[in-house]
Formats: sequence, C-alpha cells, structure tokens
Amino acid sequence: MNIRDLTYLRALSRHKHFGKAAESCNVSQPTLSVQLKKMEDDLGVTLIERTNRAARLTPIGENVLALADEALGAVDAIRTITAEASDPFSGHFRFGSIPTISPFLVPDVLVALGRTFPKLQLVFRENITERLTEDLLNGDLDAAILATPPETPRLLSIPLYNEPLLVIHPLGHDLAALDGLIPSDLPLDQMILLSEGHCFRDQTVDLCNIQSRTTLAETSVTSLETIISLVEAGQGISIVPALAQGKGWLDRPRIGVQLLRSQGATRQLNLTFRKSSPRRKLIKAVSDEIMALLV
Amino acid sequence: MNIRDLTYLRALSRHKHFGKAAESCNVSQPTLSVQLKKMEDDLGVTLIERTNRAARLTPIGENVLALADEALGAVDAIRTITAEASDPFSGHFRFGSIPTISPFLVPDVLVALGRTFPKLQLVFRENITERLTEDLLNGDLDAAILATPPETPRLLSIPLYNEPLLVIHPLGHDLAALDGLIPSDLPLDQMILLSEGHCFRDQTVDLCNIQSRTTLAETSVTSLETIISLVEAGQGISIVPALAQGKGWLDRPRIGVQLLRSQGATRQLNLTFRKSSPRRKLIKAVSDEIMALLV
DNA sequence: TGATTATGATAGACATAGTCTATGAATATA
DNA sequence: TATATTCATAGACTATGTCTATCATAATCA
Repeated sequence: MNIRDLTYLRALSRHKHFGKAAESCNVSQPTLSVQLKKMEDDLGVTLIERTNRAARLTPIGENVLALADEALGAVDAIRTITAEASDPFSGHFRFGSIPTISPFLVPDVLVALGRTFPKLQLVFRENITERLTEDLLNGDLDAAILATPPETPRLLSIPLYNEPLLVIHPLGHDLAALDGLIPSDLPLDQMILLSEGHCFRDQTVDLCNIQSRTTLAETSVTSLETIISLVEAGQGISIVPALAQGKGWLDRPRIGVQLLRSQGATRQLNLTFRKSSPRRKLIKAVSDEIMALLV
Repeated sequence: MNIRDLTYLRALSRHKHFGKAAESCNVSQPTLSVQLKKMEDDLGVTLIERTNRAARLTPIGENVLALADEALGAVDAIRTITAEASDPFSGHFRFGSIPTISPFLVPDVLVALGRTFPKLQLVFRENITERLTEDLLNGDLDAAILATPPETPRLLSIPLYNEPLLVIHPLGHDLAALDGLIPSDLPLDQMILLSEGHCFRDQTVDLCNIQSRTTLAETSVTSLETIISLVEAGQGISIVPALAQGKGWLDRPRIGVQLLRSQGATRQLNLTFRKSSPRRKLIKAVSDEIMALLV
C-alpha cells in the first residue's frame, strides 16, 4: 500500500468518476485505475463498485476511506509541522546552566533570547556540571552554559566570557589593607567553600592549593548567596565570580570586594552542546546573543 | 513520503541504531539510511541526530514520529478490517422489501440469514418499489425483494417464488358459492384496493381491468392488514397474496378465502440488486436461503 | 599512540513500482 | 444504429527503492 493510493481512493470517493478523480490527482485515468485495482488486490477486498455512470465505494470501501482519511490527516500534519519547524529558530530550545552562573546571567539570557527568537520556546534547567553533561549527552538538553571544558569529544563548546574572580571579606578584615590580592594572600582557614560537586568549588580549591584538611569542613554551603551572607555576617572570606557584582549582589555595606589578580584567576564560561547536534546554527546564534550580554 | 519510510522512522526510534532498525524492517542498513535521509530532505527538517553510538530523534523528529504512529495505526486498521471483510459473507448486508411482502416473509428471512451467515450484520428497510429501486441504484441497499422486474438494465434480479393470489370476502358473500374464481367473477365495485404507489395495487388493477372510475375512491388503504380487517367487517372484497395465508393472517372465522385461478393471477417475487454489485456471491447465497423458505 | 571495532554514509548495479499513451470493451444516449 | 462516455488493458518508459561493496569517522583497548 501507499500514501498516494489512499489519496486516489479519497479522490475517487469525492468525484465518483475515475477520470475526474485522476485529473484532480494530476495523473492519467489508467494510473488511478491500475493503482486502485492493485490496492484492492493487495487487500483482497473490492473497495469500489464500478459502473459506467458512477464509481461508488462499497461499504467496506467506505470504512477503508474513513481510515485512509485518518492516515492522510496524520501525514498532512507531518508536512505542516515540519514546514513550520524548518525554521531553525523555532521549536523548543532546552538549555541549562550551573548554579554559580544562573542567578547572575540566566534571567537576562531568557529575556534576550525571547526577544530575538520569538518563535523559540525556551526551557531552562539548573544543575551541576555533571548532571547537565549527562542531559546534554542523552539529548535532554540542547546546550548548557558551563565553566569547564567538556570532558568528552562528543561535546563541543563555544567560549562566551572570561570571567574575573573576586575575593569578598567582612568589612574591616585584614585583607582590606592589601591592594591586588593573589591566592597566597588568602587565609585559607577562613575560606568558605561551596559543597562538593560544584565546579566553582573545585576551581577555588585548585587555585588556592587547598589541601583536604586545610579548611574547616563546616564551612561548605550549597549556594553563593549563602556564602555572601556568611561573609557579610563576619563568618569568613570567599571567592566569587565577577558576574555577582554586576547584578548588585555584593553591594552590601558590610562586605569588602577585591579583584583576585593572578594567572588563571578567571573562569571560562562557555556554551556546550553535542557535536552531533543538528541545531548548530541556532546554538551559534544563541551564543552570540549571550555574548552580547557579557561585553 | 511513504508508509514504509514511516515504519523506518519508528524502527529507528525504537532501536536507536540504523543497523538494528534495518534488520527489524528486513532491509539493509543503507536502505534504511538512504530512505530516512530522503524523507528528511523531502520534509526539509532533521529528524534524526546521528552519532557513532546512538541515533536519536530530534524534538521535531519525536513530533513527526507521534504522527507517523497515528498514520501507521490507521493503515494497520485498514489491513485488519479488510482482512476480516475478505470473507464475502461478512459485513453489513442492507436489504429491503415492499410492504405487501415484508410482514409475511421478512421475519423468517432475518432469522434464517442470521443463522446461516452469523458474521453478516443485517439491515432491513421496508418501502414501496419506487423508493427501494432508488436506494438500490444509489448504493444504499445491497438487494431488495420486489414483485416487479427491474425497469433499468442496471439492476438484475433472481426469481424467488411465483406466488398465487387469493380472493378474500366476508363470510356468506355471493362469491362463496363459486368454486375457482377468475377476475371477471369479482364485483369490482366492492373491491378494496391499496393506495397508489403499491405495486400490488397496480397488479390488481391490471388483472381485473379496473377503470379509473370503476371502484369507490374511498376504499383504498395503505396496508393489507387494514384490507383484511375491512373485509372481515363486511365492507367489501379484495385480492391478497398467498403468503398471507401461510402466516395465518386469513384464519379468521368471518373471512372466506378462495384461490384466484387465471393466467397471470400470480406475482413473481424476486431478489433485485445492482448489476455492478461486487457482492454477487453473497446475493446468490441470500436468494438461495430465501427460496428455501418458500418451497 | 596505533590497531581494532562499530557506526553510518556513499556509490553503482539492479529490480520493482508507478506512470504514460494508445487502445479496447461495455454501456448508455441520440 | 451510430456516437459518447466510461473504465480496463497492454506495452514502453521512468522513478524509486533496494542490494552489495566500500568508505569515513569515531570510540575502544592494548
């Protein structure tokens, strides 16, 4: 059987005439005749009652036609939705980012993308790098804003922004006297860290060369917001990404902020996606859009 | 596009692997690859995200698959219902008969057909010859039991029964004295007739050579049952088909019944159907079944 | 790192399906 | 009886689908 055969049947039922039905299908009368005969032979049933004045569907022919209409409707819907979706900037776009980026960047990204790609339906998901990477690999995400380069060749990434790092400390802390901090200036026993799993924690640990027993186990929390509050309360010092400042998160009277000056004291934000993704064009456009927010 | 292509897409989404999907479709891997690629090109959309480890549907691919499933379901249903219907003694059988036959024959016919063809769904319709003929011609009926030969070459008929005619009169009527009536014996001014449109009325009129003003206008009624009641009440005489007697309709103490002996004093019942009907086999079997009831 | 394995794409030959024009058979119409 | 109309059939041609063989790419493992 064949989709075309079904349209032939539909045309015949409409015109009740082989010649006219064929014309409406833009084929010759024998073509339509032969194909419908083949379909009847194939199904082992007479679908059409042939007369010299009118071709009529048999009862079973009518039942087949009803189902044929259903099938043709579905096929038509396929053509419709694919025609709409052939615009690469349409459909669902599922992206994620890590918790140390999202609060400072994602709201703006959502607004900007929504404005630039009105036909794109945005779905956002926050999680740690490991989970986002899984979601990327199994196809649940189209892209993710990460601060670490992909560990598998199956993922690619576009650089977005090289973000400076800031040291925050309570007002009046010894560090306030120094100008231009480097990691070794920091009193490690006062460092408040994010909990395990956050890549920003790993980066801080690497940067400051913190050994496993160097710092207090208690001072690890699950969000930058908590860290900032703790620092403000005089409970210690920490390192935060510079984007936090842009959003006014650090504009608090009891917090001192200083740039961390050191080679590698930045983090590289990038947009990561599957190498096999067929949505390269869209992903590139999205990355441009995000970069425009970060100048 | 092609129904087969849709099954390829479905198989691929199930196996997430071109080779395995191809195997499940009993085709080679390149065949499936090429066909799906063609479908994508045709639709102008990437349906599949290809990797060396897993082939996955894109979001739009998933949407297309859902519709493909719908279409394939309908096609499957076509195969199912036609496979069932390939038995000629199944499906709906729509037949009719005229009011001067139905009450005496159709109940038995329904029972007999139901018993012999259990998979046949019977639909019965009573009407006058003219309407039934229309319904036959436009395909609303498969067959009809009529008492007149078809007037168009587009209809054929199978003879069922040559039915004698009976004269009925009130008990004690002059006719009771006679043995073996012929039409000219009948007092035409006492004849009760069916109303216009009934072929049995026409036959009676012909048979008795009744002129338009010969009989009383008031004595025309719409059913044989009414005629019998009127005769029983002494309001006149009439002619009825012999089948009426078989069913006991005439077994009333105040009615006399006599056979009408005359050439042409019978009516020919037959089963009429479209010459173009593809259900000849069934119709022949049905006529055999009815004839068996009429021996 | 280099060999091996797995995956999907591509090329070219071949077979099958579908389509066309021309024509025929059957029936209705004048 | 001649003419229309309608659908079926035949034979040539074309498009489409399918195969085998092979290639390119990437993952895996010694």
